[in-house]
Amino acid sequence: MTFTPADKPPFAITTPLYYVNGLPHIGSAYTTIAADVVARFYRLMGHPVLMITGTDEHGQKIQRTAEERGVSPQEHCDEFVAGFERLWKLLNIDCDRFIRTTAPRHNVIVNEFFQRVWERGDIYKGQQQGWYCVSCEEFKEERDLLPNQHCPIHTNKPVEWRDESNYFFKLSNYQEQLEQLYADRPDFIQPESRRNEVLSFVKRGLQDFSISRINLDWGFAVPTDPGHTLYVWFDALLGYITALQDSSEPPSLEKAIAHWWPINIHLIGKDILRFHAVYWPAMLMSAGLPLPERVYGHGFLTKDGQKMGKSQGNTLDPVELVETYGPDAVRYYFLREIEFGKDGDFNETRFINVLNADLANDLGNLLNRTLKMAGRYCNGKVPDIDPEKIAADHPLRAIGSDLTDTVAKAYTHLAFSQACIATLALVQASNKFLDEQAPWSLYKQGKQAETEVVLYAVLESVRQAAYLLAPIIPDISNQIYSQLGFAIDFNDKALGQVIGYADHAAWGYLPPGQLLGEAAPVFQRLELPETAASP
RNA sequence: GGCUCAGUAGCUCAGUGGUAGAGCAGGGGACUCAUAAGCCCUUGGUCGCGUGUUCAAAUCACGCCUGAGCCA
Repeated sequence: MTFTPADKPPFAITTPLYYVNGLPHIGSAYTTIAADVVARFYRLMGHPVLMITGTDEHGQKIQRTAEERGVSPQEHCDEFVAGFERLWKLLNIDCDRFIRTTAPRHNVIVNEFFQRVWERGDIYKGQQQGWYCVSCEEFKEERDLLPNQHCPIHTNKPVEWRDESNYFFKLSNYQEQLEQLYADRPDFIQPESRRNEVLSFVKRGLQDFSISRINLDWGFAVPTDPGHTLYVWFDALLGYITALQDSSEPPSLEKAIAHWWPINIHLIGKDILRFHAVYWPAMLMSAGLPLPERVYGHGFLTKDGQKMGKSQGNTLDPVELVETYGPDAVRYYFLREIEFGKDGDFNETRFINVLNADLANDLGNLLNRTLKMAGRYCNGKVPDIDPEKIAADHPLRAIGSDLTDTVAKAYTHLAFSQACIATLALVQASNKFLDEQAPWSLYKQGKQAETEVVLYAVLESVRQAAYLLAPIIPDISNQIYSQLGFAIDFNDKALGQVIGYADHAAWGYLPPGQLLGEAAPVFQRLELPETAASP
């Protein structure tokens, strides 16, 4: 069975629009890698895919940081945005849209959206009094503060007293509709632990929230009252809509939502869950727009079991990591080793052990040993046998046949580690199978036919594994494919439209008689550094 | 302060009433096609602590300790 693109609905996924107060940290890299992997998998399945990432550039915090650095806010943003773009490139992340909230076209969309909410009667002017933490861009309750008027999260900066007139969004109007939404669509917020958090938060009763600030230049003006500036979150969330429209067209809310809306998955860190799972759907309800399909809040990363943070001097620089180990190693470790949704740890010894075991010893070496034998025993060609003649209960074919659906289910549930484990099980079974069959002995005994059946089964298993892992380790998969004699590029976004998933993912796709490439290690074993922290 | 989740082998985790499991790491062995990889075997745990329920508890109840989180 072959899928045609027409069978496949469009699929849109977003990362958060990262706040450009500094250079990207490992947490942003983690989210973006995951989004890229999901996007790549849906492309393999033949869906038209739009992956969105970008930067959130307004707000007082950026204005002040820029002032401290002696540059204009725009110059500051331009500089740091380049750092994000560079990291995505290093990590082999190829987004379809990179939206910056300072883009003039974004202002047009924000104004249109504001107008809709305004006309609905969900915006009113009120007075906001209280302690404000600029770093959080949030008002704080006095009892939450540390002694000396410091925010408990940002202990190095005092909060500021504000008494100002703000515009408020009538979140309280949407209490019932939101509760109905969570009840009707239990999958709207994932994983379940995050959903429960939102439910208990909403259950206590929702309060209107302020969507504007005064005495702030760096942001969009409130359309109905230019003396006020829109609150950074109100503007940032709308970036997801602006990003949907190709920048060659004049911006329009109507046109922006015409093709890719609603978003299928908003991938976020758990820290911004409330904005995405409560405020955002309420804003969309108010504007009369359909709601996104899923909001997924993944866990946080620690380093050697410790919380990461500049103040603790315990950070993991994503640029340094990827420059040391390469994109596939970094992508694989985080997705294989951490159950997506839960918190996870980075430890260099563990990192090296996992990569060596899975990518070098199991997968890489399997290809290498089999390819060398095929070179010697089969004239450097895929054995010319009919895969259909291999029994359905052949140990490798049996595993491979189940894998197509198992792995697809894992990817669509964002269970990346399960996708890896299931695929590696085929690789491990193949290594065992080789030892049991010992094709090197079969060949010496002159059993050419048996030798060829064994080698075909193993080569095909490696191919299937490389294909199924391609969203995570595209460069390694490319190398494996090239050594198997294919001219296929997993970085080609159109691949899934040319060769359907059902055909390509199935065990038995490897063309008999295909000329094999040169054998070379696809992943070099990593050495444990002397200084690496022990696990 | 209220609530939630977690605490099982050196590491990452599975196991939700019937004599403790996997992968990785460590140790040993046989093989040789291979990236000193793979395969086979193996060391290793009073299952956070305590009390209770039960013929029987990692598993249930209560209390406590530690860590993470949400809320006030």
